[in-house]
Amino acid sequence: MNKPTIPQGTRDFNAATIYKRNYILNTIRNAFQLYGFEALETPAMENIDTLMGKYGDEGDKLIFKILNNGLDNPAKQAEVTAAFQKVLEGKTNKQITERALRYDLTIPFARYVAMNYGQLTFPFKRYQMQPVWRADRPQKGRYREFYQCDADIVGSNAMINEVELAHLYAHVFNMLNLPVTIKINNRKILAALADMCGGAEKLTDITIAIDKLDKIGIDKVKEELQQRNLTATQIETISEFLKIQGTNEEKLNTLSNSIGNHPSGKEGISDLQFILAQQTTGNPLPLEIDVTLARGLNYYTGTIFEVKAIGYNIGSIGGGGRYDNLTGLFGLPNVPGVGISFGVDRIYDVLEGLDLFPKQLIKCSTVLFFNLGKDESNRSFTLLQTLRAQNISGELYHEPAKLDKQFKYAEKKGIPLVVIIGSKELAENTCTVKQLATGQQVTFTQSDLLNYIATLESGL
RNA sequence: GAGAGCGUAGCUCAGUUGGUUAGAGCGACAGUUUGUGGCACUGUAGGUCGUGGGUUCGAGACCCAUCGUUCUCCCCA
Repeated sequence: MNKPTIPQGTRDFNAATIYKRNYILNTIRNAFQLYGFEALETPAMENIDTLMGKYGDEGDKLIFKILNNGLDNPAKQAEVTAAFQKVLEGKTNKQITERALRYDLTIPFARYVAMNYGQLTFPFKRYQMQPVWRADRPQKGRYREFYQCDADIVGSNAMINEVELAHLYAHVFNMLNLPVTIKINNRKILAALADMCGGAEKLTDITIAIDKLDKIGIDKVKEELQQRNLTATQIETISEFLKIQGTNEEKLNTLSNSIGNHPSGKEGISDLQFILAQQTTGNPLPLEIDVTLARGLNYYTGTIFEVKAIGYNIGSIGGGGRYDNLTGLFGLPNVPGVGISFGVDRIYDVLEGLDLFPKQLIKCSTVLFFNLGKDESNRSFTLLQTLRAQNISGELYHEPAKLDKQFKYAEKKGIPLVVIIGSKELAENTCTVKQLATGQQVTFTQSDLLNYIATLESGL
């Protein structure tokens, strides 16, 4: 028999990993609740129509489709064969697949809002922390199953929402002691640029090219723009636009000069100004205007966010933005929203890489009772249960064995305290407690055990 | 979707221009030590060399295919 394996890009998580992941998840969840978001969970799978066409052509290819059941039904053989022929031509087909795994949390959320519009109080603020699946080729910081943690506010155009989300980002990364840059931009600015360079249909070409600025440099970007059929004048306009540098304020000034007269550009600039102005005193957010920030997801229309860790290269660890009409895709027009997402798995990699996880996250048994015989272990078990009743975790060694072996077990599992009840202690109604870290050992009556451990535990 | 690297013991790896019986460290288990762990010493177990084919007198090593994995590009969290 072959060794068992797990699907490409998925992982098992052992105890130590889970404690660290929970540290991140708890931090994020607490922040979500602190900022007034309510919880939501949606199914792992959605109807395929809900997902297809929402993430662009690339996205459609990366959606995991679920094969329908009953394809082997002989009565349907002809239809199924015909349907499969269409799949071979590159079209998904409901005869073959009518469900798919969740690709992100935003679209299922929009679907939920559209379905439950009447029951919700607006602005509706929800958070959601669940795994998503993408059929990408795995590599560093990229998995096929990973957690996203989203907070969205729908039913409000107010820019105060962007401010809230920027602070929420800063709050979480501050709690995690993780230095980050929160990059912000506005699609309206990019739209204005596109409009001044040949029209909205150029937007995609322009954003794809300028997004690479810090990777390939201005000359290569110009080349790419040329290949994408932009004229010399247009390329010149773009390269002027890309020259902006300096502080956020300086960037805003430069932007005003280049696209400030364009109505959409003007709006975008004032949106950015609003967010940057709402800083709490003394503790500025790590916000940085980045006009090359575009983000691939099709539905963003206003503010866009992207979070990069400082000092560890792994792509973005968070992203989000404003969308004017997400629920319109599901028949509910005029519900604007804005949201952000945390990439837990990448945040984990960064914290691990920078050694930023707090020590002492690992929770296991506080006490190990040695097993030194039948009567002895019966007494130990009774005492163990009284500790557990007071919320002190512990376990009894599973069988009588040499002390040596039981000590080693405690040590390997990181159990800080052992309680020894052998024939002598049993007869005298005493117990011996040893702290493994210091080797300190005390013997006293069994009725004092609970108190003794309770006072010790706070210092462990 | 395009490209590159790597698959040898549970883990990390060594293995010479192709040459006899494939090694080390760590870990596991046992013992030195049947009421006191970490240290030390001794011993034991554990390998279809990812899989399938090919070249060769001879393949862990060379060739082809395949699977797995890691990384890069694309795109993303």
